[in-house]
Amino acid sequence: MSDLLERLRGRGWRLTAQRRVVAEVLDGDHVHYTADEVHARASDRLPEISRATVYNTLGELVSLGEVLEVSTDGRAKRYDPNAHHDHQHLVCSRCGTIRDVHVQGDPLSALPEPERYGFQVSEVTVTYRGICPKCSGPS
Amino acid sequence: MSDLLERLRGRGWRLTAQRRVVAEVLDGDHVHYTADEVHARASDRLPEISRATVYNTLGELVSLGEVLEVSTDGRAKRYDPNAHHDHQHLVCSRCGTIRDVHVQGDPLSALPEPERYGFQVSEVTVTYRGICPKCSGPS
DNA sequence: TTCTTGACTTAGACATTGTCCAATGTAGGA
DNA sequence: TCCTACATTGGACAATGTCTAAGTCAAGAA
Repeated sequence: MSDLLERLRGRGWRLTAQRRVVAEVLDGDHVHYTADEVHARASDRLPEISRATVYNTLGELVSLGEVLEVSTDGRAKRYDPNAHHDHQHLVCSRCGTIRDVHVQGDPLSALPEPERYGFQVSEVTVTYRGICPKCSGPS
Repeated sequence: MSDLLERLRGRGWRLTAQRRVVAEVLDGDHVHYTADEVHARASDRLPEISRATVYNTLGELVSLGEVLEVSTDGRAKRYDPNAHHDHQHLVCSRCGTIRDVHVQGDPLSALPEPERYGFQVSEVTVTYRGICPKCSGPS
């Protein structure tokens, strides 16, 4: 992840403790945290970090293309540090956990020209939903 | 749409003015409104209708499978009355408009077994993003 | 028709998630 | 070391959604 920090510095980012901590949190477990979860974890290492800074930093990482924003349920957005690999998501409809998955073929090609209605289609996201093994176990 | 109302009554729904109005709004233009837009339009016909009722009614319609909930941007959810036809969505990244589209093949089959990680996958949503003709015109 | 009752609606408080701003702090170059 | 433009802070505010207690009413019963 220090790669990431280097890349960002190369792009004129000022390297602050807060930004470093946010980057480290994202780099830790390969999970998809909400902004507030990132804030909570960042606070463990840097107690005074403010919510605004976490939101700002996440927003910057997204617009720099280093992190993906995933909104699967209309609740809080989640942040996916795996932005450099093409992948889709598998979401547990019960507990909300997200896994990265890889699909066969290019989903974009499944949309025929006449179904594009003049849009310049540039992106496609595929989200699979189901019950994860943990949640389907004997409750 | 009176079909819908009949169906709902068959399922034990009490038929109130508020619910009728919400159903009519959804049945009108084939657009995907947010809850507050539904509320605004419902208020035109029934000024005293409350936000809570609109939210309740939309929630019920969703759990009855009569309407789909679409959350494309992490902002307000939108409601899609076209629940009985299999379709996916095409979203304008600039103005947020949503169109229903039909894809070739079954997107579910693009996810190989080993990529399912023990989930019981039951649903897949595909969202295409791009710029709509209106937004790509000379601004 | 009128009565009864449990389901429905209402208003508004509250919760969650996110944005904005003015004051303050500080990274990194000169 | 000093400057200063950029970053951070805390708190107010906004948007969306949920909950509750009290009042209302649809639809079946008599």
